[in-house]
Amino acid sequence: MLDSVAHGTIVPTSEPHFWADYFCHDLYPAPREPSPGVPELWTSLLPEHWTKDHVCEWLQYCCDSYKLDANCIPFSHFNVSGLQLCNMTRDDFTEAAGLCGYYLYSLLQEIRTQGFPCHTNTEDRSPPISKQEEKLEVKTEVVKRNRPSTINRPAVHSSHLWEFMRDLLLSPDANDGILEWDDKEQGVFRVVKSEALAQMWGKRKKNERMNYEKLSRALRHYYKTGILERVDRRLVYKFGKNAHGWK
DNA sequence: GGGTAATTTCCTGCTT
DNA sequence: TAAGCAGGAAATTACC
Repeated sequence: MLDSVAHGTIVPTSEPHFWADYFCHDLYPAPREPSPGVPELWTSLLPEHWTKDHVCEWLQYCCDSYKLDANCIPFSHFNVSGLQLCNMTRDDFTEAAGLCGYYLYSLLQEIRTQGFPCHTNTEDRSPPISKQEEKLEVKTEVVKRNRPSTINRPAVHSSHLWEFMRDLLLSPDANDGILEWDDKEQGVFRVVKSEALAQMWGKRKKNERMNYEKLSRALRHYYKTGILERVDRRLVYKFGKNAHGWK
């Protein structure tokens, strides 16, 4: 579906320093010269220059800040570079993620044309859609257009471990066989590639020292909060009553 | 600056 | 013997 845009070309019309002029310093830190070996933040780059990881982080940011339901966004469909993302049409977005895709397209265009939004603390940060489009909007449970709780900061780092694993389970393409459902109805899943999972989590948290031993300790903390339940099998976990969005 | 939540790190002991 | 699990304790980090 997205192949049609995967090989397109677009020449960015703005230089990075021009883009940086749009930065809202209340919401985002001022762009810095990247240190050697330190990956640049997606917020400091033109969308056309984003890597696949940047696109993933942007999606996460949109989910957190605009209360989009991550379950409605098939992340595997957005496993593209920023350049490919920018070449996607609104229809591509809508086809990939329904109403969420529709909003994501609007958000991306807002960033491309206006830079990152500079909101005051009291403003509603709803996805940028026109009044006419708004009239066409059907009420849905999918998009909860509340003012985000993380209004003063990017929420790129707010995702939790269990949500990260849940999203992996729900995106088989991105999963790469790392996690598998044992009993999807019951929320029981198995860690197939423990160290790969730890590395992926470590990459997300920018922690190269992450390993499965530490990750599993973090998972065991979820037992007491009801996010996970114990399963008396090695490498097998079960979502608890306080975990949501995995069904 | 203090409180809190969510890890992260380290550890010992046990089980498979 | 290695890998994984269980859980205590303290440290770290980010956010409110």
